[in-house]
Amino acid sequence: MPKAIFQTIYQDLKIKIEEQQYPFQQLLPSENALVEHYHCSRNTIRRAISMLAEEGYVQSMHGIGVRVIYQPVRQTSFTIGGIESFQESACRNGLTASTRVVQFTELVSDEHIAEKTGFPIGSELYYIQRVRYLNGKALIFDINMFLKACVPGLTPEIAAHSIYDYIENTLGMTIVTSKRIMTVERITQADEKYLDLNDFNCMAVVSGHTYNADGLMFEYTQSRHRPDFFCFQDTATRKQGYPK
Amino acid sequence: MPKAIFQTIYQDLKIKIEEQQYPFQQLLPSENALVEHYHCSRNTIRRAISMLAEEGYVQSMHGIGVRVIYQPVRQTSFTIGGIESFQESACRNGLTASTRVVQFTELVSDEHIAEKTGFPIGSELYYIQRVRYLNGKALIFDINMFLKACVPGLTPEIAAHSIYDYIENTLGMTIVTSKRIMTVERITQADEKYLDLNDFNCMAVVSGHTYNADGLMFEYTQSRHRPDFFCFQDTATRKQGYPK
DNA sequence: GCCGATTTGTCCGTATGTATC
DNA sequence: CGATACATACGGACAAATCGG
Repeated sequence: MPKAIFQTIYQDLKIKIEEQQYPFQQLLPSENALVEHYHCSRNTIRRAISMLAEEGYVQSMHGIGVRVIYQPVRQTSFTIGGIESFQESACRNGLTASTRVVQFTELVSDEHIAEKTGFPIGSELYYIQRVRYLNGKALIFDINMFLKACVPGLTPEIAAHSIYDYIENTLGMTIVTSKRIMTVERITQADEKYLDLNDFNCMAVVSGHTYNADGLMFEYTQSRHRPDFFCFQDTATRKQGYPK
Repeated sequence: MPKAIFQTIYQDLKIKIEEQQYPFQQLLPSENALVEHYHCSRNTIRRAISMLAEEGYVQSMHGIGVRVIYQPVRQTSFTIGGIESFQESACRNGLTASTRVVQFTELVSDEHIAEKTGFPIGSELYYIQRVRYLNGKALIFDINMFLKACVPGLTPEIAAHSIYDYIENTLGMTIVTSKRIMTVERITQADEKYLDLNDFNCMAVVSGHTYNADGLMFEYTQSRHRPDFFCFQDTATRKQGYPK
């Protein structure tokens, strides 16, 4: 699949910023200069730049130029960013990962589950519990619920490998939007049973609702991390249009 | 200040979605229909829609339409979203807020501080510690460092009210980008001293670097929350351009 | 303080491609 | 196949902010 022009430019600029060909605090070449360089329209350049701005790589300044504000981050623990699978995260963090499936059942959503997950009452679901190992230590406890109708043929073997890989590459379904909530919760019996804990009495918990390309919420996930191996990154930009 | 057209349309659509004039799972009117309704170009409509998509309000589907995936969230604890001040957050969460300044000093960045905050060694800084009360309970401990050159004339009185208000409305400086990292850390002596704690032995910690309109990092913040009153929201969209 | 050059911000109209039905 | 709807891209116009002379 040939990539779109704005994607190519975006990734090219991104790499140049990460390699510090455009160093921290410097200005990018002007939009018109980039138009000449990439032989495209100004809108296309602006689209690539706005993507970089959203990720906290650059910041546009009216009448001045576009300043690089990217600085490499030292990764000390398991860092979470955009939508990615456990395998992808582990790889990006330079860790060896493995997974053990401790429960794999089917159930039907009742009132209690519907309240918690957002699945309509009566939905048929896969219910999966998995322990995630990083460099040999049991650090993360994952609870997943999938709409059975959306992820047919799921097996414990697939769950042990990568469900996202199965969804995207075997089923051909596209994952688009994920709404997540980060909280800190008390340790549960399951945490104690399955994880290598220390003396923390709480866990970092990421709960998420995932939507596919049809706009259907097909997954609810709760990911429970040991606190000292958890890090969640975010870049926010101040919205325009707050008229005083 | 007159708002831009795309801002007006964005907010109009946003309100209609929140009021469920465009209900969950329904399609928005087609882009061409919206063009007629708002009397503007398709580009402008698309810009407004893409902003809504970033916030997890809608999801575009090629050849089909734009589906509403917004659902109101029940706010159970102190929820953090985009860039906003403590006052703004408290107001949005429907809580009465107050602040006590427990330390207000000046210091010069040394190697240790520079490593932790990213301020260059030798920078003159304001160092502020504040306790945040929500509905009368001491729940959040904030540590701020500001570049003195960027925020001249800061006083404990201002710190007790709203530093962001001072920065934006008195100094006229614009806050643009904020890079944040969420972790869970052990309780410190300061936490025990100043906060109403329960038996948790850890805190939810949000560390952030804030950039102004000149692309200058002028603030480092560490905000320590009691775990049971903390909630961090995020919406992620799967990036295009992962060619297999 | 003014003017002009540069740079980013907003908006439009149009054309073409691709996916769905 | 055609109609509809979103996706990408171009080129142009004007506004607004900045900076140097």
